[in-house]
Amino acid sequence: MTSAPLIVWIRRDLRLADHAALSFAASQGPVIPVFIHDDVTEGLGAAAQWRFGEGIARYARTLTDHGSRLILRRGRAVDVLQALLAETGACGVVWQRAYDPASVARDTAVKSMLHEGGLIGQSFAGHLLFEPWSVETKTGGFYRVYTPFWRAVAQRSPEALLPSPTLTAPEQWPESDDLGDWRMGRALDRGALVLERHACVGEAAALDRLDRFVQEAMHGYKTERNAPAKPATSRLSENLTYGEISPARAWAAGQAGMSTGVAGAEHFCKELVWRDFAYHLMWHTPEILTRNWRPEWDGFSWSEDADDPALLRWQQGRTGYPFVDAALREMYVTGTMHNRGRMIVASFLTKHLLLHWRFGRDWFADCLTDWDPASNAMGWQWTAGCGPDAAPYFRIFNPTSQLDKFDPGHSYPARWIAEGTLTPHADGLSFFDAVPRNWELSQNVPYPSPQIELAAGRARALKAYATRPAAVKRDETLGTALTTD
DNA sequence: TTTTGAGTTGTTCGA
DNA sequence: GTCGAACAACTCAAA
Repeated sequence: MTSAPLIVWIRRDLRLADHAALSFAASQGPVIPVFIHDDVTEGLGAAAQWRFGEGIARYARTLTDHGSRLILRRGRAVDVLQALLAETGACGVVWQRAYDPASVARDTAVKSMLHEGGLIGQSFAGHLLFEPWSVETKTGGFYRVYTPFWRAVAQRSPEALLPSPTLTAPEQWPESDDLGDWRMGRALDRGALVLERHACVGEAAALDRLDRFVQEAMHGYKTERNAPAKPATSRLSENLTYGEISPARAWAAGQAGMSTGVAGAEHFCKELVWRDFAYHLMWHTPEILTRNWRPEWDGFSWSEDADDPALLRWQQGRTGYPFVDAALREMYVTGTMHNRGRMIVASFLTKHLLLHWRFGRDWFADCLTDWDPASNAMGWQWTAGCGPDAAPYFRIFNPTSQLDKFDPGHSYPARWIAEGTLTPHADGLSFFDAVPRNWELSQNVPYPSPQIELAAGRARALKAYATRPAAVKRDETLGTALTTD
């Protein structure tokens, strides 16, 4: 007689290796892996939701290849799990932790339900290198500045990597939804046909990607990662987002590089720690997702007019500045954007155009396949100036000089901007296949002249930032605003 | 409690 | 072309 099965609730952890919850469950007896399409996944942006669906499909095939299955259900997680427990006689549910406020609230309710029923309800670490609450300053607080955070974790080691477990099937499988019925790509329209050419889906592909990076690019990572036209970055954010590879696995590769003297290895580890830092901030200050992390910015005059034509032009990659437009089109076509592009388009939106960072945050959330709540919010607030480790207000990226500095051959815009050339790149042309028809864009619509003159935009931003309203402190207990002295 | 040193990612101007 | 200074003042972390 076999023991009762254990449900492994799969979320952003579409892997077999280094999966603590799966390994634990496999050690106990039969395993029922379950994915639930709930309001958290329903709320994802178009590209992210599509990419999640691709990842789920691949993961389901992988589980099948390993003698298991992925059971798909839709609805409120607590309801779905209760139903599954009743159907299967499972002895409980285990999962890998999430850290965003909506997921935390959901998971807390699930855990209560399980414990009240005398069932196993246990969460495991694995989405981050280090748990957000485990990194503390000397006085017991959380870190607000990256470098001290880095120093605090640089000498630590994540838990040892776990091998892929051997999964035992239950005596009987519960019913599963059909993934196609969920239509997770429905909001993408034509975009999915373009995006799928650039996606790198699944655990095996993620491990290949890491290996290739270690072999070919890690040594030059420190400087080359700034060049948007070079294949110098790991591109692992897409896979880390869906847990197709664990950050600990990437960290181990970086540490191995450091121990063998690979230049660039330490910077790779530092970038992984930036991801952890974003989660650290989101855990301790979840309001970073929705409002100015520094409340004294609440009075700043970013435009919140969603109908501002300047916003649409920015979204369409038609600002007239090749670096800005190339980056925005790269995102529309591939679902990712080079890190330097992210900084430049964000600086352009919040400073040259003086549009609210929330517009940028939301556009990235809709277009990125590697979208991550913590990194996205931190990045936008950092650029806008209202976030942690904020840039000095006078740091305004010049998209023209940045292009000359980091892409002297201008091959990045040459790849992504097809207008006005007799030899357009296929990727640049594919942008017109991906965009909504009502944008009425094609290679034959002339490339626009600059949306705003750079010097004038810079001067306007400097003035607005220098004369921003007097600092105002939020006071949560009194519900009033107190002017600081 | 006070002090000290430091803080991802830039640009422009003038010598 | 190259280089240093100026662009502010403040917050954070640790001693």
